[in-house]
Amino acid sequence: MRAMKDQIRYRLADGQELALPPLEGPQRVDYRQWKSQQGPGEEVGPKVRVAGRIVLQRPTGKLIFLNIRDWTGDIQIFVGQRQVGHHNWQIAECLDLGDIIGVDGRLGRTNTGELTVFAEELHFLCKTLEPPPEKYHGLTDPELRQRLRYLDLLYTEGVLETFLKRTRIVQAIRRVLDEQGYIEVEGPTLHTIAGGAAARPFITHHNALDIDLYLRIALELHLKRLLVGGIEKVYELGRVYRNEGISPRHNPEFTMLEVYQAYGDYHTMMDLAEQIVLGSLRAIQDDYCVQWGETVIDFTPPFARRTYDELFQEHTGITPSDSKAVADFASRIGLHPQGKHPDVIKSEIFEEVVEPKLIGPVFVIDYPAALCPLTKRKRDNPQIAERFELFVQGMEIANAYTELNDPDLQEELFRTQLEGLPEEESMARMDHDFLRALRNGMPPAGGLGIGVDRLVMLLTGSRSIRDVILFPLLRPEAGAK
RNA sequence: GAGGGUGUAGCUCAGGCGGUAGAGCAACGGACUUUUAAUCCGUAGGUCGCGGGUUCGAGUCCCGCCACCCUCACCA
Repeated sequence: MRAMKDQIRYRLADGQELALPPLEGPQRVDYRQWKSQQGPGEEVGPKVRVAGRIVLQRPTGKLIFLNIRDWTGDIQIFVGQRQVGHHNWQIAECLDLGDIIGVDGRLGRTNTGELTVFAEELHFLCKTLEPPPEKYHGLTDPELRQRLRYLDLLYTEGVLETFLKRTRIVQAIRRVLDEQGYIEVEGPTLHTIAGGAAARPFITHHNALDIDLYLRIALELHLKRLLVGGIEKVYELGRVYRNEGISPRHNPEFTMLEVYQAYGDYHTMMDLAEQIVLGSLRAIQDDYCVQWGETVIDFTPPFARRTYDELFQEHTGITPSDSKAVADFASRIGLHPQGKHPDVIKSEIFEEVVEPKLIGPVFVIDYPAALCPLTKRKRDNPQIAERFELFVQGMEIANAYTELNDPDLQEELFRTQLEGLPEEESMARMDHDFLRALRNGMPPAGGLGIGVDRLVMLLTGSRSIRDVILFPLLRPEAGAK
């Protein structure tokens, strides 16, 4: 019915209301339960009302089979010319792939046993004017999948599922923390000094105050101010921004969790990190194993806890305290140890040789102190920092310290950190405001940071961070308005 | 920023030694009252990423540029 189809387009263009008032359907029907109770050939099911987007269409003369999709899945619609009458049949003949319709009918089974809504009334709810992706292959071009994420969600298998899982994981993280009495806060995202990490910030400008501001690169320094202020168990789960390269593991904006607990230490945080990971996993599946490419990650607790030096020795065969042997090893694998602090050489080897082998999950604990400026040293060994990182598949998922709360030492460490920076990066200025807070006394505390996007990647088996960020940063399209 | 790969119809993809553009799906017209990526007959659809060059002739060869993907670097 060409004429009616054109009319629909015309009316849409005219901005007129086509959709029906909100559908107040009959009682909801649990398809799965009903399905399990019926056998093939069953024709008379409950009356149902469904709505969704047409993803497949099989017209066979005076009969049209449609598959419509909503976010719970697909269901087949049977439309018979004789069964639905003239008006509905006219609507049915105007339908295109991608249109959104509502259907009143009875749930039943076709001769082949397919669960089907046998239409009695069709409601035209929305026209789609763009052609949908190929019905079998869907969208595969990675650029289109990101630029047209709405189509990716609709037509690429598993995409919607992954993002729904992401939401459940984030909910689970909050649940674990809330149940243990941690308080969620919202710190500023515009900072006068981009502190708490070493990364290039995005710069913006406030007109009324006429000052440059930086989008935050970490949550840390404001949460610590709250520790000073007596908020003893505190966290923030939010977006941070780093003006760095883009890769399968890096997006310029990403989601961080940082947790601080007064009178806690890195052991407290290790237990908490394990609970957060397990709580997240439980929110999306029942067992502890996650498929990751060709391999399977086993999250069965408790996670291994190994010291940095232990792992170093195990994977290099070198005694970590033998700095000459360490330097020799570094040269042998193509690193350049000349003039570097022994701990730095060790860390370069560790990143190169050990980290890729940390299939995990494994807590790496007790890092060399020189690598950890914001970390308290072990009481009985000032060479060792009370820090752990949680590794899975060679990826760093969590990072935690027993936090440094000595303002003088902190200032000194800031100073040495700033010395090494080239001029253009010395926008990282001494944070006197933060030091003043520390001088007012910050209780000893454990602190934990988790890269939420990477945790979601691991738990959902996603190989790229873009697969867990709805709208990753892309260069604007040429010629786009 | 460096190296490698990709870019052809709305989508998914073919295009051998350089010889004037192909399929499937989608669209449009027709047949079909139990289909399952429905099937069958027909029609229409292209700045071969963009710009130069070589050549009688370029989707194909050369140079430059653009976008995306991968690896590396930056990202404590």
